Amino acid sequence: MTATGTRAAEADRVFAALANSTRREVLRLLRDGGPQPVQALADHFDMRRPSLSEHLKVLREAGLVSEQRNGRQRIYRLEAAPLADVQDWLHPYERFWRERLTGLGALLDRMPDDEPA
Amino acid sequence: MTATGTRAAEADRVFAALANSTRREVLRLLRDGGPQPVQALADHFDMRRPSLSEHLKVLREAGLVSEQRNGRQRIYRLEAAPLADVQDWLHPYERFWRERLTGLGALLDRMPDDEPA
DNA sequence: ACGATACGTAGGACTTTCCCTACGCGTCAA
DNA sequence: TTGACGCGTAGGGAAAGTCCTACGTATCGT
Repeated sequence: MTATGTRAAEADRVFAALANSTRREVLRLLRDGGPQPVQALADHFDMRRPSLSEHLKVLREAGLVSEQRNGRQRIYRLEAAPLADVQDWLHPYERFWRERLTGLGALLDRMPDDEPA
Repeated sequence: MTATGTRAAEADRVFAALANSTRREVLRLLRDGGPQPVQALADHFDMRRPSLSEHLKVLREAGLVSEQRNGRQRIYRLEAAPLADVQDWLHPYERFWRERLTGLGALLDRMPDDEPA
């Protein structure tokens, strides 16, 4: 847990940060290319650099990247901990797509006999 | 893949749908309580029913729930396929939190010697 | 056929997101 | 010290998100 806000608010931030293809692409670049300064990242996008800076801020506040200052550069690094949290969040849903694959769960799912009032 | 839009736009919709605690709670209710009509879901929230209807629309357009009409009710059901897609999206990042746990990857990660220009 | 029930949609108010241009601050090279 | 470089922030405008209160539509019981 970080210092900021409730658990739900933090999940909000992480999912919202991921809900943008530019930001997901930044994560991929950091994953495949290692830690990089802003300019190197910005080269991949058809967007002004200040706009990318704002995307980086969103990623920072979600805990998905960290920055390390190096002279006049800021080296951004992928921080995967929130992604591990996402995976944990997914676990209770796993059986739903596993069942679906076997076909049995899908059938049972179509015939619910334990609905709430 | 659904019929609508590009791959990235679809990921946008799924992550954006998940970036709201009300909608995540709806998914949890459908997961733990099985398919349910709108009113049963709405009882759990401090929110007017039309607002919840809009949340359900967001979930529907992300493919995370489906509806089945039953008389004047609409039974909502969890659809986990987009969540399986999320898990697939996460896979290439897994090594980052596994490495972190061993400590070795973390150290190597702090000493990047293959940075791009 | 009538009213009640279950739900969606329309339209409005407010907030947030996402892009831009302009500018400020620290760092490096000469 | 001066100018260029690397980057963040301020402020603005268009669009989208999130809640609300009406209201419309289909279905059920009587």
